[in-house]
Amino acid sequence: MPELPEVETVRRGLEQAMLGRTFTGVVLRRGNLRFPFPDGFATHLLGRKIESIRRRAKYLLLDLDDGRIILSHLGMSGRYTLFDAEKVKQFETSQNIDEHSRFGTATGFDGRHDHVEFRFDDGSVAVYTDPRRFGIIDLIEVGEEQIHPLLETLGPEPFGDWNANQLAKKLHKKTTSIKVALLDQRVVVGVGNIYACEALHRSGIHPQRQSKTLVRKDGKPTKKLHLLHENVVQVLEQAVEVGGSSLNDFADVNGTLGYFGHHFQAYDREDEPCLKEDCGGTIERITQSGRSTFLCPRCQR
DNA sequence: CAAAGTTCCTGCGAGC
DNA sequence: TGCTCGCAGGAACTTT
Repeated sequence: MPELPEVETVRRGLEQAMLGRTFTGVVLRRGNLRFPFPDGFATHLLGRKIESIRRRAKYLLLDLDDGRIILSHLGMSGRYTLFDAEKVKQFETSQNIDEHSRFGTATGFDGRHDHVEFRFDDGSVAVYTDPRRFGIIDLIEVGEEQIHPLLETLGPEPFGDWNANQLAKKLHKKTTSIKVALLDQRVVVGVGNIYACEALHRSGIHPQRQSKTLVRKDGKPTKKLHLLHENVVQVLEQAVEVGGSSLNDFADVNGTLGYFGHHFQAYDREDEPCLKEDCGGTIERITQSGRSTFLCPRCQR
């Protein structure tokens, strides 16, 4: 579910519902996700107000009124579901009370994987659900955002002042394939397996091509690298516009499906025709660093 | 069998 | 020769 466009979609949903809200309760249904929850997590949050909600790479940052920050990552299967006060009431009076979350029927996994409940002063609730538990919910102490180990190694955001020259600088010595380089969050953040495949297909670049062959001897980007930079930005922007991809039913915090899946040109299209004008090739699936890559061997060189 | 992500470990080659 | 460093590739985490 979560590459930059999906995380940004979630950020916008959380912002609408949580901004200015104060925590009145936090329920942890287990001791950890990928990492243990920090000591005193629930206690720290009680009475705190959410002042802003930001995104950095694929991380969500919720700024609290005491300077601390909730840091959250969705991993592979994490999702937030929001319930307004009226919906919460319906669930609390329903027969659906067992050892799991009361919200199970609405979060799609019968409540077994609803690991955290955040309750707010207006009666609304946000539930974090994550079957594979590769996600993260952590608390950053005041002033420690810049030195947080998960954040400090991150490369540039694709939106903003990122350009082909910066990309060339990161790639000019790299012998690894361009597909694997795009997934490296030190090169550029936010790109995952789906959008890496899509950006390379749009650019006509073979995913196994050595990264440094896209940089000229004088360190400047080749034409193809300029194209790749543009297409990475463009594919991410377009996916944000339509609310992310709906692979495996990716839904935003209100349960609305993303639409970008309708726009895939390569990803998950093995043995289907290449959709590039006049290409006539067939999409192929290969494995790189243990992950599936989809490409058209005819128009990607 | 494969899955949208990230970190950590091991092995190898370059360079001192 | 032997050591260190950085990079590249793969395993691991877990459930559906």
